[in-house]
Amino acid sequence: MDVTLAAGSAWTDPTCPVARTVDLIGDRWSLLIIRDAMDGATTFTEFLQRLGIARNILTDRLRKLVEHGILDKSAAADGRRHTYRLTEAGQDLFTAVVALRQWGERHAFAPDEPHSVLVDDQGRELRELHPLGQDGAPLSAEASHVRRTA
Amino acid sequence: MDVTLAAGSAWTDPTCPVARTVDLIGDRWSLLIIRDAMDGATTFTEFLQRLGIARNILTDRLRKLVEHGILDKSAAADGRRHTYRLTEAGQDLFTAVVALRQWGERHAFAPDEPHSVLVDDQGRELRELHPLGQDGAPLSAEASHVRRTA
DNA sequence: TCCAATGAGTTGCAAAATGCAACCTATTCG
DNA sequence: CGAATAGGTTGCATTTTGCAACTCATTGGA
Repeated sequence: MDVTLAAGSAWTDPTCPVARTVDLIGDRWSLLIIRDAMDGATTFTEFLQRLGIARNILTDRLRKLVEHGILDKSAAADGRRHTYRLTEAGQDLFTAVVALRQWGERHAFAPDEPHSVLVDDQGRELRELHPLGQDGAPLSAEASHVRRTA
Repeated sequence: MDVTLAAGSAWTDPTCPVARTVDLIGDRWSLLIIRDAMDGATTFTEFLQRLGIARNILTDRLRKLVEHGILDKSAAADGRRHTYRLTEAGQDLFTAVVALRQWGERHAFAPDEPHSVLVDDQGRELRELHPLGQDGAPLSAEASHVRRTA
């Protein structure tokens, strides 16, 4: 992907991967666009209807996601549509989307409140994601720390 | 946690856990505040200095994170500071932060570009997170789909 | 005791991002 | 040919963000 930002902008924190990711997809819409792309949306109109986003904002976000190598834009076979597809980098955001989804399921819904569920081909729910150390043992935030670069 | 939004606001998508999570922490700063809290920041001034955020924005974000049950605010022992600590729900965001970090490491840095690294107590890097089905087999975005609620 | 420093905000205002509605352009179907 | 579809762009109002200056309470030291 293109590992530079548009002219005039700068990374929030030049060495932190979390900050970079937030710079790229940390706004109200980008991640929801990616979510819908993972769920099969491909055209401008599909995103528009699923998200209820303003047209100009959608135009802007799709352009930036293409620019950052997360989506790929191509002419559709039918000649009058465009097709937006996740690149490899975009598909690789699946893990992050699942992590955010699982947190939401645990903490952002009342116990009796219904929510959509992510399932595999057989309709079975996914396992819960948990960070693991090299030895395979679960690792908490307190048991880890950031090693800054020289 | 408080599973309601402030009066006048509404969920982007009432049944999608991804959308709810993005509603709560999907802005430029909230996730970076949480990242720094996981890395040991506890006071207003610490967050201010680490992030380079405007004071009024930090005030607002800390208030919202407390409101949403992600941070807890208390008076520090020294009497003149406040202490912000991650609640259980806040600590549970560790998985999501790690997922975003690992994506950034893979796709938002040039091969030779240095970045900070998350390590355990022995200085060893974490394993890569990957969504797994109930059977323990890796699951891709294409091999899964969203089941909507009735 | 008083005074400067520290910590945590608040306020006012300018700039940028967002959202809505109307408009435009090309293709295609009947 | 004319209407419908798809994918935008433009103008303008609203909201959010960011910067700098100001406030207020505590507190440690001369």
